Amino acid sequence: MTKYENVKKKIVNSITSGHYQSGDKLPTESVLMKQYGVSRYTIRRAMGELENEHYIYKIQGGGMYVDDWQANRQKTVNNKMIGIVTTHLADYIFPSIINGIDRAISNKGYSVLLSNTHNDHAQERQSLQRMLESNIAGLILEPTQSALPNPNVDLYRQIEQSKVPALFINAHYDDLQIPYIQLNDRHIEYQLVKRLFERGHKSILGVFQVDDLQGVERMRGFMDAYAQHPEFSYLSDVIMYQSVDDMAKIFKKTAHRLKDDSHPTAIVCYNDQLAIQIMDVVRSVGLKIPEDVSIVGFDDYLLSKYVTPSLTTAVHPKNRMGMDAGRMILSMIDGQKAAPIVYDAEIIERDSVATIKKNK
Amino acid sequence: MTKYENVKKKIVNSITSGHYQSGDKLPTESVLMKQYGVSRYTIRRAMGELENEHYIYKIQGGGMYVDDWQANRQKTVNNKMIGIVTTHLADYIFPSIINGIDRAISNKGYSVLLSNTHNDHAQERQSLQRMLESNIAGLILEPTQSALPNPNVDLYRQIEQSKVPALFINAHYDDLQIPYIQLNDRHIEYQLVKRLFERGHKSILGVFQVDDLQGVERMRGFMDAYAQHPEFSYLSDVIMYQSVDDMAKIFKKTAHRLKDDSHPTAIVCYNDQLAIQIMDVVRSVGLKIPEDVSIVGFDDYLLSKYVTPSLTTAVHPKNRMGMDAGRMILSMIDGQKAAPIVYDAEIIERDSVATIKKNK
DNA sequence: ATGGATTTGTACGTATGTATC
DNA sequence: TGATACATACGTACAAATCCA
Repeated sequence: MTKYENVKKKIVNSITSGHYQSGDKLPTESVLMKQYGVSRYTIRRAMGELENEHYIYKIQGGGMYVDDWQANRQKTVNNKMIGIVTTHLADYIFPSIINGIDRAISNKGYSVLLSNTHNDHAQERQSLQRMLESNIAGLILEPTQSALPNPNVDLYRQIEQSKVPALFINAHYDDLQIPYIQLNDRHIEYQLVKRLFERGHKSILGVFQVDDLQGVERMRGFMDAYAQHPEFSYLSDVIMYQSVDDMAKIFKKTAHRLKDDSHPTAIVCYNDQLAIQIMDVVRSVGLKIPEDVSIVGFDDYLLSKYVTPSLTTAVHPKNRMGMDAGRMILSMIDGQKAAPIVYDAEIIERDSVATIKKNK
Repeated sequence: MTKYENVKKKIVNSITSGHYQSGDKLPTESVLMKQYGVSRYTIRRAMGELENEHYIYKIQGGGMYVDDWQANRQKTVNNKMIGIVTTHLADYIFPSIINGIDRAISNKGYSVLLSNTHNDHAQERQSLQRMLESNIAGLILEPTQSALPNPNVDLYRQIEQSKVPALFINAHYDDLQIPYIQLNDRHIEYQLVKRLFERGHKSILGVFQVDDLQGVERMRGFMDAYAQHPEFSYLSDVIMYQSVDDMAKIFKKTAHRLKDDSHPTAIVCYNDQLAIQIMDVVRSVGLKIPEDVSIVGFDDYLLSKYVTPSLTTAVHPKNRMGMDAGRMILSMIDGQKAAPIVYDAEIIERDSVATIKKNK
């Protein structure tokens, strides 16, 4: 420990302990020289560094004063930013989530730094690197193609070990010690499909995006429901796709299934966005919704209430998830531990599901 | 200019000019002393500051070397961020605009730093201050309550004079030398109302939000159309409101107008968001759309196609505006001048407008 | 308002410590 | 191991800004 470091430490202590209050005039250099028994060089070096670190400020001829260090401490360059990395930025359910985050953090003086991955690992890598370079106070992440092996685990590990608090939304990686907020996708989808069984459906087609964990979990829920009806299991049918696939082919495949005489009486879709498109596919092969085919979505997208027929779906608590994420990240910035949150959300029955008559 | 500043400047020059390349070993302190004819103190002071600024790095006993300054220069903290300050963040047309901006800038390595004002001047002040403190490369601004005197002009002036490029979207202040991208609200609204006249409407109610310039301009366009039909001018009627007003009162006022026997045959609304609410008001007094009352909106909101009856409106080129704004701010960062862009957008006729029969 | 005292800023010379080559 | 090169430290001198009688 050098002399100037020693002096510096003692003076920082006097400031942080409150012995010198913000705005107080500090002793002059010559007084400090005597006080610490060192030369002017040593005092000047110590005080110079304290000035750089915004603990004090100096006025030539005037003296040295304690700076507003409590505010300036974190303000090297304003870092009251929460980074958000999502697969999409301004489509579908994401505006509501981001809005929720903003509502939770903006009144505490934080802003949001947004970056989206377009569900692509290369872009996710760029986004994460950019976030790590930016002087952010916290990080809210939605994993990209979360069901596939992630080539960016090295960055996630880096985040995990860094002092920047982070949390996942919508999905999470089990092997990372990062808290998460997400839906109980599996159980919610199970409930959706169970209701279809209760309304007499036996042959149900599932269409799921399987490169993210939500999709995989929802498909599991679909399977779970069938597992309770082993007598119909041979009627279950699933179409799986990935976000990079050409959707036209998926719709073609779906249409082909519907043209069969013994076509499914219901289609369970990965999410509402897909469901709305599938509705067009159903109509394109001359079938009526819900008379011939019932449709179920997931997420309760804004439009789902307005399409005809209005879409039966499960609520994604978008705004609430955003607010919870914002609050959680703030508490983590304050040094608290965060426990995961899992929503068991509500189902909204609308007009896209019909009851199958027994005598049919 | 002090000696150490002088020495510092000359050495920075040798580095930026390429005389010393990144990684090169610099002369020793004693050589520099002779070279510049100054004491060791002066050399050490100069080189110490250059080290802090990441131009060079030192190794005790080893020597001084040129740092990777080209990368580190801009990376004091990563500043590849575009600040966006809008009245709303994730509602209505804003996701599309932000999406457009993101599409334009993300492939150049930029991220978006978002902050919204909730259409409140105090929050606008906070947002602008936060942006000025954050190390951003450019700023995209939507004025808050742009038709009212703005208490934050001081900050806008500061932005105008700073080296950070800025531009306005949706509206602009004439007395600031800041480029803008917006709609020709007045002329577009004029065309909307003109079409109502062409379809036989004579008594048209306008409902406009008048604390932002878009609303004021749209109202002017409404007036312009009536000015061409002086014979009906006594039938024109306008309800004005501000964003802080209690909308329930505005709807009550609107309902009151509709209850009159000689009620207007059409309502022209500030935007689609309002129009969709007004549609409920119309129905609540027992009138049918469009048979009894036609409705016209503005902005072509996502939902406008799906409400029943679907809403006649004018296109707000949201995504295009975002992309243009992104491209413009990037070209300004490159040092180019930017010329304002004004869109003369298209009108979409849907089912919320009826033709008035002549014999009526 | 003015000049002298005080206080910080710049600058030089010297001596010694410590890491590198 | 010795020479080299940066780091720490002290003393001194004068300049420039501020303060106060």
